[in-house]
Amino acid sequence: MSDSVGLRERKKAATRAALSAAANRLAIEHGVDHVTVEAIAAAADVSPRTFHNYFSSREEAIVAGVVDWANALTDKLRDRPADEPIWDALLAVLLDSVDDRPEAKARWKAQSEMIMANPSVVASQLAALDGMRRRVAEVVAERTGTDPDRDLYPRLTGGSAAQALKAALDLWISGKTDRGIKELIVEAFELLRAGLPEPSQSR
Amino acid sequence: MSDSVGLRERKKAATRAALSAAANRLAIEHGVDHVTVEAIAAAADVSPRTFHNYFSSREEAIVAGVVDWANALTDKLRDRPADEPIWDALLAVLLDSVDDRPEAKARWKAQSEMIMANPSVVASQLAALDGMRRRVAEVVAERTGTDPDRDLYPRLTGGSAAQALKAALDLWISGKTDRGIKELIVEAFELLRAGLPEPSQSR
DNA sequence: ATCAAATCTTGCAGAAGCCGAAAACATTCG
DNA sequence: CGAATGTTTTCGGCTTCTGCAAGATTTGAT
Repeated sequence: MSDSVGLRERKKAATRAALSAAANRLAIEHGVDHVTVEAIAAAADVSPRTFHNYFSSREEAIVAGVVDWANALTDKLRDRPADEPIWDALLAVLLDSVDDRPEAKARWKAQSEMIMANPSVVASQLAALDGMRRRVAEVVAERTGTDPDRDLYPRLTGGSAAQALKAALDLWISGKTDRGIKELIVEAFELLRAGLPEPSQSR
Repeated sequence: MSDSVGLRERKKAATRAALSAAANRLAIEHGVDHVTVEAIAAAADVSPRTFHNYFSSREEAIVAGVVDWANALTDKLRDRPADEPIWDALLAVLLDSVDDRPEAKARWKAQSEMIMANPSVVASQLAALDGMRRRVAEVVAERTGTDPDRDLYPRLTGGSAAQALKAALDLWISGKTDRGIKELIVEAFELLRAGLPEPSQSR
């Protein structure tokens, strides 16, 4: 049936989604500094106090979409065949998760500009990326038989993959390249897997 | 003479240092949530309003020491001989900058626990690390003849080096290993330079 | 040494964030 | 239905952060 998860849970999820969507949209439209919790709550039709039952800060609500995206990504990573080489699995999941259409690029760009304009939102976005790093490290540890608490390998693999994604996205969004996002991610992964060799300075 | 940099500048630097030291110390002693701007300002003998002339948030003051440390690190990187391979320069600077004595470890540990207990301070610390990443990327670009705005290479190298430092420090502080911090950093760099090969699962 | 300009500190006032407690409301399940 | 449980709201209070203007300090020129 449709209510395998009960009305209550569905309403909570809906409220949370409405709040984060409103926060993100209003921040992009008017700038982070001109959006109050009161306005976000009003847009989602709840009281300001309810906003703080879901998110402990404005920043958290604004980047909630990114967090959800990253969580979905690690879930997909868990679904990959266990015998697939870890880097292949990581690359496949990333390529599958990014949207390379021009509209998506425009959305990312608008969101990115909004985020960059406010240091505390930048910090929250980095926290979201670090959450992804940690979750990826856990999956990497599971799949490679390493220990996320005692080995450097899963930590570094998660961290490097996160940095690869960030580097590729930042460059793509900046408009300083003609290459597509998927192409950039592939290149970033190739660089990592090659051990980031120093380019020969032909000067 | 001693006043090659004017009384005014020296006083400002002293006030800034006193504020960040007080913020850090009080946060470790009483927990971030129990330290008010008022208390920090009182400990540094200035008014609360003056605190906000130096730092735009409590978190910023608490992690200011880390930011300064990271800035010193990139300055040292610039001082390395230009023909030294970039990874050698990075490793040398990191090993030179970390303090591996037991007292230092205890300090790092106390500070780390304080930071972890508060999400917004965690976010600020990650922002500091990202600042280091960006600065390292700039130096890497200078030294390798690449473009920090158009090439993935410096972005990834800076990001990976930052993650290597973070992974090594986190593991060291966690107490889950007997190895020293310098040893861990060396190992992290070796893993990166080898392209993070998947460990063979001998299970 | 004195004065004027530049800079820094401070107090004040106000907008907004954040959180605890308790009342009001909604849903679940017996 | 009705009790138990979970969610939203109202309210009060404290803290953060910022703009502004007045007062204090430093600087550099005369």
